[in-house]
Amino acid sequence: EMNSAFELFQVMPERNVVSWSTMVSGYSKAGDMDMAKMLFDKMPVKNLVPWTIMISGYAEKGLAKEAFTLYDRMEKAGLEPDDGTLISILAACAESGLLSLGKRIHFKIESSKSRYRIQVCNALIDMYAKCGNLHKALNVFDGMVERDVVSWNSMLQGLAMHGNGKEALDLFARMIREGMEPDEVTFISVLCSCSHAGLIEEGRHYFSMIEKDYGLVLQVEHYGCMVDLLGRGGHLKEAFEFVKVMPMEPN
RNA sequence: AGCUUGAACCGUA
Repeated sequence: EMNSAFELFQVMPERNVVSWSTMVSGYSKAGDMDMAKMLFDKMPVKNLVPWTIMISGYAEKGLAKEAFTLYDRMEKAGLEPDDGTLISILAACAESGLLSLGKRIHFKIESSKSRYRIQVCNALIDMYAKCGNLHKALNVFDGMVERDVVSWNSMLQGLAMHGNGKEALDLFARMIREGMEPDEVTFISVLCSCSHAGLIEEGRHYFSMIEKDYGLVLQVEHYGCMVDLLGRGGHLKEAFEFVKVMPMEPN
């Protein structure tokens, strides 16, 4: 509803950096980067937030040149990106596969305090994995001194996504060995890995562990993975059984 | 006001 937003923005008695940023963000979300840029250029005071919104917006839409140009300008203006800015840009690069900008952000992180932040490293892992560079993703993962469940999930998903089901399952085993508690998202990657690797019995085994051993809530996604695993493996009857017995509405 | 991980299928030849 950017037309209504714009009308209100124009008539409001005073505007601050938050109201300007809200407009920039709205246009970016609506896919109108030209309007976003126009307001961005016009705003009298800028902090990290509008810079983040613009750069991420360009990156997410695959507008590499515009994203790079603005990022350079931000650095030249002496602004130091915080964790939020780095993560936001990395997530945008991951979404569009903009590896070149992702690498540039990685370079920046290497020489900043943010390199020790788990969330920043997680965003790096996800970016590299989604851009198809599993080696770099593993590099970042292995270099972390501390990891959370998202670190493991991102790495697992990256491996599974690129067909390395066996490696993903090895990583899952290591995750458990190291005492990390898996969550619902973890098992989506685990079941997906079994599916890719054709490991039907293993898949059944992992599925049964979700509730029993980890006390997690089985979700429609887990059932979906099982249907996929069984169906792909030729066990169509059983796949259909899963659809029939799942305790929620099949989607 | 910006903030990391979530399955499959189909569609682009």
